[in-house]
Amino acid sequence: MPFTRVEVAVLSLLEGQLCVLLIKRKEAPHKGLWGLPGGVLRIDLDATLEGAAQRVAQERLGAKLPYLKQLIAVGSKTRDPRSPWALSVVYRALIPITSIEPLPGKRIEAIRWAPAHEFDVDQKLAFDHQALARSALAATKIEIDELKLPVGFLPDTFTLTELQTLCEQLAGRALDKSSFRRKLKDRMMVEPVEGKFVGGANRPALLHRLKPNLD
Amino acid sequence: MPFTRVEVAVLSLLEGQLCVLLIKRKEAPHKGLWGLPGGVLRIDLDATLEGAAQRVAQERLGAKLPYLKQLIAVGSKTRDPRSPWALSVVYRALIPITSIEPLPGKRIEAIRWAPAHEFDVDQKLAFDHQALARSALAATKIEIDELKLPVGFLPDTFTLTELQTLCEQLAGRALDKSSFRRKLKDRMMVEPVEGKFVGGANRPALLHRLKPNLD
DNA sequence: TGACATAGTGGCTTAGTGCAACTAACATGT
DNA sequence: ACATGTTAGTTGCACTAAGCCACTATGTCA
Repeated sequence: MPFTRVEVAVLSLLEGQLCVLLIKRKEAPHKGLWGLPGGVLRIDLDATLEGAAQRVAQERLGAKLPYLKQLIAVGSKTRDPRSPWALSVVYRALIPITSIEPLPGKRIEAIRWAPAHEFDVDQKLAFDHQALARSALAATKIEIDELKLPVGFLPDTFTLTELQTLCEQLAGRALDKSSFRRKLKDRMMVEPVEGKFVGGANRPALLHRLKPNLD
Repeated sequence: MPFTRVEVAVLSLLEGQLCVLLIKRKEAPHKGLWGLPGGVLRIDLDATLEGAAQRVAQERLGAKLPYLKQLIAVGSKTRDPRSPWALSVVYRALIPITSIEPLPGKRIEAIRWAPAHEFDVDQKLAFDHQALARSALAATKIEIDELKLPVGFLPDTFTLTELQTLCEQLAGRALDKSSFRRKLKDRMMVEPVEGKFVGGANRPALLHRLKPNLD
């Protein structure tokens, strides 16, 4: 049976920039290199694959990861020098802007938020984690293009401009305000929270929330 | 390490109907039940996950499966009674209309082509194979809606009507002729083979082929 | 030569999108 | 009080893409 792991690409927004969480490896192989957080599947501890991803995130980062989405499984003889056959199931997580900062845990020397644009150029990450991170970013872009709202990133209430700015970060391009709002309205994806406004020295914005269980 | 398998949902067209290949299990567990063909990942034999799917298909069906696409990995403690932890990586294959008929191989009592509509209603398949087959059909529908041509099904040359009929089978609904052809033309996905026609007692159709490496 | 069947095209309508201009509502400075 | 600046939110318009449907084209066969 193969050496089986789960890896997690954790995405968040820092200062308006979409970033991927990288960890600096404390042990061989690839000691000192940056990579995605991950860990071995423990058949004694984990009930499901997603549960394994949750446990690994808890151990490595001290953080619970809502809205996990499985991206792909990769496996081959040569992926990992520790084993003659290495299989990894890769998950993506979106964590809210206001979320607590993950901290380095087991076997991690440091963590770092790598801006998305770093992955446009080649960099040396551990194993095949460069490709995995890229596919996590690409998958997220596609979801935004399909107007799947980034539920994991959203606070309970938000303004439409905040939502649009968030989607623009994830999609990596500017979106049209009127089109964006038309789509939200037509598909009834959000609803205003009556009488709730926020604003500075200008017109206040009406707060909205997600409509329940509608995609 | 978990008990790791690959499963394959093989799709083909029989008499114009989209079908999924099912095998009748010769051994426990679920002996006598129908399920998807699959087998254990062999780290001594398989170089990659996709290679494992190929090997399993060869052993079970005596057929080579081009155009494999990974759908998902599923795993939990309770999926398979043979093991305290079972992980399966699921692939989908499209095999051409003119392809050779798969034959029952190792540990298979019989094979059967189950029409797609059978999966609309609940039926008793082995393990969670009902859900896996459904997700293979759904993924294929989505690809057609996005006008990803079903390369695995296509002969070298074909008429546009043949292509449309094929897509209609996969999508499960009728498509508009002029829209369909406009899209093919606009995106330059196919090209006519000059001077090649086929036809019966009516206007002959111009044969086309896929344009190379364009999606 | 005309009926018939299938291939292939074009015209109309409607829906969705991007672009840009417009109005609305707030704070602030004079 | 009122002009100004800034952001919120709306509206109109042109363009594109899609579905619907009718039309023309080209073969066989009686």
